[in-house]
Amino acid sequence: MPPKKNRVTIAQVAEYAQVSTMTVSRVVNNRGQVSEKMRQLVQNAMDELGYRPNRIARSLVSNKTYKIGVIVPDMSSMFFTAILSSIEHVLWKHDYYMVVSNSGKSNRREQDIFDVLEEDQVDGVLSFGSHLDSQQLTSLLRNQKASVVFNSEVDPKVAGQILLDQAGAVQSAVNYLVGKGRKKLGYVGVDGRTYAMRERERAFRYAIGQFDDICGWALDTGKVTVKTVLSQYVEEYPETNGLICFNDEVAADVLLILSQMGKKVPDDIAVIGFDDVRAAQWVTPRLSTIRLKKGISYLGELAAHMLLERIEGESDNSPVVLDHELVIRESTP
Amino acid sequence: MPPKKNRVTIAQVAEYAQVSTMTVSRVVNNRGQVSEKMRQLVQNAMDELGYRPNRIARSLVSNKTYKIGVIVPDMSSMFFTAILSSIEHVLWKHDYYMVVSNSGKSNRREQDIFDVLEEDQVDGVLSFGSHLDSQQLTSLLRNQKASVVFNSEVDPKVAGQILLDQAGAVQSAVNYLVGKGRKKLGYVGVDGRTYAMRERERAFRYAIGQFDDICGWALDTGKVTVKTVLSQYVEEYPETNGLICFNDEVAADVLLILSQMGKKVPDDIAVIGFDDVRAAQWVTPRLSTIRLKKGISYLGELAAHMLLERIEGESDNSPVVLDHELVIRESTP
DNA sequence: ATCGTGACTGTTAACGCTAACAGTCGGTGA
DNA sequence: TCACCGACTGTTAGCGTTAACAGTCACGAT
Repeated sequence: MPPKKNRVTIAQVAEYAQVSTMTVSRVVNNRGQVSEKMRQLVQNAMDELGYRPNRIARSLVSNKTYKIGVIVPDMSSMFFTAILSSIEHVLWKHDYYMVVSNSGKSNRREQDIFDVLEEDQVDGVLSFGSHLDSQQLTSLLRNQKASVVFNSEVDPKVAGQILLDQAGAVQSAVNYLVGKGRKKLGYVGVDGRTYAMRERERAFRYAIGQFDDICGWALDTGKVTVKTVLSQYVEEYPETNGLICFNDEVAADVLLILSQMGKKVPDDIAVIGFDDVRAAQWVTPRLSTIRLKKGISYLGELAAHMLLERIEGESDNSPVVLDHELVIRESTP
Repeated sequence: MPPKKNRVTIAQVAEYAQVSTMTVSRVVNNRGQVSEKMRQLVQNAMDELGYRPNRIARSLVSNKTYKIGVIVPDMSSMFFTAILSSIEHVLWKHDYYMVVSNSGKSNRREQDIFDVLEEDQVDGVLSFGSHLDSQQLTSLLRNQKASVVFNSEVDPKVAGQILLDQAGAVQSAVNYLVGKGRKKLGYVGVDGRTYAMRERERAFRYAIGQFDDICGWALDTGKVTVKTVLSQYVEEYPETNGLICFNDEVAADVLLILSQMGKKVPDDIAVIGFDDVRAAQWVTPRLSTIRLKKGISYLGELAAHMLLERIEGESDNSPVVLDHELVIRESTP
């Protein structure tokens, strides 16, 4: 077989086998009436020539790409990679595949991604942790054939919606710490403005406002490193004895920094994370954290299934709210 | 604007603006001669109708998809996600995008992925840690327009190649431990058969063979959990005082298990990981590890750039070997 | 013998876009 | 005055595939 550059087309197979292109197409797709003899003949020709169907051409005709766009704020975060893995798993089983894009911290970038996905004629979009406001997001999603969003406000008629009760989750973490007598709390956020980021911080401020003997501060790392800001705050509020972190990865960094500052966890300061990624158990002390009751993978699978259903046309408009639970480990005795 | 389902085509824009489709095409692509007046007219029509080019159709004509297939064994591994992020970053800047697939542990699956990528007419493939043997991989890559592989043996005429000197890396880890007087070593592998997995284990066996007062064992977790196998081995070889792990994530699990078994790291057993992912610094004690001298992101960027060059037609056939270095932290005093 | 039927195979047009070529038209130089 | 040129716009065909329809043919029923 020569090292051919150009790919084999149906027309070439048809010519080689002395049949019509349509017959070849029928064999390829195993659809319509084809005699066994013909099937063999064509099959041989295809094997001989090494034919592979061209999905681009197929998509042009069928207006289906079997391609899903997935947008995450940061695909090196363990939370999202766990989700991506489970999505990929579900999609593969249904003969779909996914295109992953990082929206990073920029909402300009996120809008561009939506445009590109639209141009690519993806059959659907899965958006996790959008930076865009409800209105922008809704209008971008309206241009997509189908979509499901996680942790974003959006018109429920336009997209499937999966939510986590951020306020409740944060509240339960605060309650737990307060119940253990820790009343000088801090919140460590990250740079970025997704719904989850905004909500968790807001919820924290609200939660501590519920008690009158509690003080707290919330910190957003902005452009500088967690390290700089955190040490500054901890020095400014030396009485701080409990921290809630935006997620486990931030919490892991926080533990590292606290240990470098000579603060003992949990004796001096208790730390709670979010998500229960694998790393929550790698750190010392093992991290208390807020997790999805059914696990992270379940979220990915749910999102994928919801999207596939919407692509098939069955759209149930009601948002799904996922239950959370607080997992207590050594970082909060 | 009505909630139109069907997308706007060039033909519709042309009709609306009372010009030929070709003129619209020229405006869209900003190519060829178009008078300023015409451009305005068409631009307005496009804005009015909300036109977005259809990349599928465009690809069919141009035989370019601006799409890259990326295959990794496990996209929830921190090593690969760091790579994926940096690849995505480079590709985005060049107006390409990527399709990520998990080959998992199966080489059947990996072959299927290659087939699908071919059908999708991707402009190139990036393969990380293939399970396939040199011959299979070479022949699959031959069908792709362009490709770059990391840590695989492959005919260098067919694909760009990036390698890490596995043997040298493992050797330096063993040497270090031996130099510290640790002579009862073990290797903790994982289930799976990529080139890196095979080579690291082989290199370990070879390295301990270099010394005659060293004993060692190598363990492959196979279908069961690291926990089961590891504890078994550690009990069988209680004198073991140094472990080299396939990667940092395995090492993190190992640390957890050892601590549950009451073994002290590093006093009883030293542990060395691989890759220097962020988590290497999250664990306690912080993990000594073998890292790419230029960092993980550099690998991703390099791979992406090499592939883009090959797509442009410039193919430099020589493999690139990346330097490594041993980072010593508290897990190996 | 004739017709109908069902099983198979072929033909045509279209998906949305662009390369390549074919006009058209106002101006320019001989 | 007229061929010619360059700037612009239009026409045609084709990328690889499939939907929809149009044959063809053998065979059994009439």
